[in-house]
Amino acid sequence: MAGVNRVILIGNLGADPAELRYMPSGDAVLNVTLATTETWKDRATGEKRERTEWHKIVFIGKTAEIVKQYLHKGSQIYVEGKLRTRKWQTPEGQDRYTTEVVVDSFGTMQMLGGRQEQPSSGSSVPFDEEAHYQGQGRPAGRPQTAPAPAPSSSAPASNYGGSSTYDDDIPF
Amino acid sequence: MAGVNRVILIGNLGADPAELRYMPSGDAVLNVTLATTETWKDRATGEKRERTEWHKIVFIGKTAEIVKQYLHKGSQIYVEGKLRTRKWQTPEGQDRYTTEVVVDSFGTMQMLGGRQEQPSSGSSVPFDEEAHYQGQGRPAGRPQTAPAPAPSSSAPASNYGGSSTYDDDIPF
Amino acid sequence: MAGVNRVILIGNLGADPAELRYMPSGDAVLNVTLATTETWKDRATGEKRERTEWHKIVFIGKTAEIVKQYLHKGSQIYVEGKLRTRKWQTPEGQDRYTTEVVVDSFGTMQMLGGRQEQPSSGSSVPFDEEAHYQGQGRPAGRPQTAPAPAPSSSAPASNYGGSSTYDDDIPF
Amino acid sequence: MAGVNRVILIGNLGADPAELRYMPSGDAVLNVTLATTETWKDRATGEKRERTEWHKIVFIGKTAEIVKQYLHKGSQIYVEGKLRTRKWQTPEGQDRYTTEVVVDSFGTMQMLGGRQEQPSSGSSVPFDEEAHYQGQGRPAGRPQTAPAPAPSSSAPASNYGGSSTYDDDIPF
DNA sequence: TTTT
DNA sequence: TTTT
Repeated sequence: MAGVNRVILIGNLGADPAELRYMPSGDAVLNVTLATTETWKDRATGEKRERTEWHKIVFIGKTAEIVKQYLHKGSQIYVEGKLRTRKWQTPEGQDRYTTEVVVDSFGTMQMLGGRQEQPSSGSSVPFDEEAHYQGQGRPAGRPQTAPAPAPSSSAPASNYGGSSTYDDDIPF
Repeated sequence: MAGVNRVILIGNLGADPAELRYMPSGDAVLNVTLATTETWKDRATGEKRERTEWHKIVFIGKTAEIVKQYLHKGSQIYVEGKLRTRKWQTPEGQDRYTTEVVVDSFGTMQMLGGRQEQPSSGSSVPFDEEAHYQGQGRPAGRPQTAPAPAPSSSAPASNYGGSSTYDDDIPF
Repeated sequence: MAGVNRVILIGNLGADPAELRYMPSGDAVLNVTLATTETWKDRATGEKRERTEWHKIVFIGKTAEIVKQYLHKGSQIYVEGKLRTRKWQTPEGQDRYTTEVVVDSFGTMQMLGGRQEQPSSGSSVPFDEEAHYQGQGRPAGRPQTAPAPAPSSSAPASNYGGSSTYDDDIPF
Repeated sequence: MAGVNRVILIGNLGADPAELRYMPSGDAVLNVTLATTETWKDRATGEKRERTEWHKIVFIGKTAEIVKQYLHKGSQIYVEGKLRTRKWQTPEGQDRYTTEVVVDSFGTMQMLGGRQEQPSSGSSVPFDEEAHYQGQGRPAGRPQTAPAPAPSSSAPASNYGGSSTYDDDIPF
């Protein structure tokens, strides 16, 4: 019965985030690709070598909005999520499977790199954080690594209902 | 500004859980010791060796109640939490520091071992999980490794919103 | 340049391990499927719900041999590995991608559940763990969760050197 | 018997690394303090709050040398290690306990932040990474996120000898 | 003080 | 003592 499904990645966005999509529940969804590079030295030749792995990341909820707003191609992030393999079909009706790392309210996203990221100019994120959060926030009295104007997100993107004052100020 | 503080342990309880204590906020608090054992073979002698590390775990909120109710000396668990070092004083006024692994609503506890654990007989946990959960739970439509009758707990809905008297009240 | 790619799972084997395969380097390779189940209570209906995720795990090296020898359908394990997406082609020449969790010498496998597992009867693993270990082990004086007679494996000393024909030889 | 003891931190060095020390085995040892900061917004007051946790980190082996050479006060790093509580005595003979995060060859250290770190000027680390690595590195044929010119280190500092053909062909 |  |  016990089950643990956890992924931890540090890498860089392969491209600017695409447009936000929304689930029927109202939660935002955003897909990005993340590159994690490992490097080592070839023992035989002494050469430095590296291998890059590309991951499909799916941000759900508040975090999706933060990613859209603050991150761009090349941004370095820390991500905690879980594995999920989706089955889908080609237009020809063939089954296909895609494995993604889902970062929802049980996951975490942290921006790395120090330098202050700027919100994407011309951001098309017509998102009323205020209202959205109200309905879904974590319960009152819950600490949360909430960064507010700071572009970082820890266990956000979810509802855990709360005091109205909480959500008013914290955009995720 | 980014910060990650995460501890993952699998080990066995060193003793039956003590009594639950409560914070002013109403959140339950429970301390246990957890042993993690690593084994290896001494390369020189070929002998099998092992080393046991003892960890002070502090469960806060719903998880504390589950631990109290279902776990006992020897129970094997998986735990996700964060490090916290508390300063306290001896009766003589000397400073002391104790490092603990805090498992609150952002952490996780999973019972391992398969065999169905029995609730502690004579349990003094007058706790209506259902009602409690309903009132503070994560938002609808969100999966959660909810404990309820099941002796497992993942990011349960608990508060530990904090009064400034936290440390004063809880002499771990 | 920094990169972290880490997966942590606790789940149960979906079937007995298949046969060991070997890379040109001599390293064993073993594929298994692992189910991680998450349970939660539907907030709206109050019903208990669960979702099982199936993961493709690839054990490489010493750990592969231990898994083959000690684990079977239903065995509960803890696994630490990394994500890797492989590209392969159908007989028709179409590209396909499969994401796996690779557990090599940088990963870890721990058996859970307490009850003593028995080596698979009729095990065809003619493997001298002792000798193997001696020759390739980590440096003296270094602890290591050595497997040997003990059915546990943490970053064991294994190779998985390979040839360019890796994918060809190993039809996961 | 299973045991997992793992700590994952992202934070900043509180000070420049002190001098390297060496164990009888020849392994370098280096202690640093690392700050991890979590921020959240106070639900009652709406104020942004933060709490910083200070961790005692002990780097052992190759990683210790890399930290000494490349990191300084304020450097942001990712660290994977394990918890260890040491008992020691005051001059008066009183027992004291200190909990540290040990980052040895089973752990990992990654520099974050992007900006190219400069080796400490006037570095007193007369360390020939190349030669040193050869002598103590992981065994041939094993990939390793080798640091060398690159200021990153993943599970290095250990041997685990292997096939010489490994690195040539398989980049993972 | 656990567990194997 | 870091960082934002």
